Amino acid sequence: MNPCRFYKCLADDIRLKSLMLISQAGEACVCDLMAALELDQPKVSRHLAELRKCGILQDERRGKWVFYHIHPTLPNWAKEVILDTAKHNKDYYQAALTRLKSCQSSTNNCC
Amino acid sequence: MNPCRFYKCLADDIRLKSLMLISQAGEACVCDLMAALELDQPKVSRHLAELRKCGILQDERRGKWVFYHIHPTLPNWAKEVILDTAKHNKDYYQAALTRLKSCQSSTNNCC
DNA sequence: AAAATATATGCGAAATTTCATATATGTATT
DNA sequence: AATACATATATGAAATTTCGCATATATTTT
Repeated sequence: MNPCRFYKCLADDIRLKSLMLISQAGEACVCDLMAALELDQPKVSRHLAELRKCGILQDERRGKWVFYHIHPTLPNWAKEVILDTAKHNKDYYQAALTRLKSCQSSTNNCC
Repeated sequence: MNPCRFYKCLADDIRLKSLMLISQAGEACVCDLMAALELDQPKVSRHLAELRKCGILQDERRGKWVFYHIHPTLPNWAKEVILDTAKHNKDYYQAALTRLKSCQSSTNNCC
């Protein structure tokens, strides 16, 4: 994982926020992220694809849905950067995380 | 320090390598970085200015030279991200660091 | 198999970033 | 005060990234 390419991937509000949410929730599907970030589908999907192509995220289809999680073979230093950033910048994604958890609760399905 | 702005600053080869070098050497002046990175003066200066305006680096003039170091008030999480990246990606900047140290040694002044 | 749902991608336009070059500023030396 | 040296910045061009919209693909439901 080239560090410059890694940081280019983090250097976008939608991608960074998606990463923060996924790192906190463990995983998330596209439609839940759409609701959490209040963005349209192609936008979220294309940014997730970039994180996937870079090796930061791994996707996993379950029925109609595609779930994204941190790629298991991502180098530890990179995983720690993501977790540390999330730990110390809760304000940055707090509101979105609340919406995400509401979607992920079985009582309030978003898609 | 907004995390997205922080990562936008790291998301460039020249800026990231400069940061790695400065984090390892403690400080560096513009002309030493020019030699270490093998780049022209305006290029290095402009990228350092961006890191300074973002609050990542602090500059300190000493005579004709301007030295850059990690900004003392940079949040700890950001400092740790920089140090962790440097610690686990030596290959990325090793050659440049060797050139930098050669410049900084009193026997081989570069500017 | 047709319709509905969830996700991915192609493509040209718009926005942003980076660059090369020239020039300006600040300091030391003579 | 004139010159040399180190650094900074202005500016328009080139390169890269992001976007909006339309459409394609994959899966489930009817």
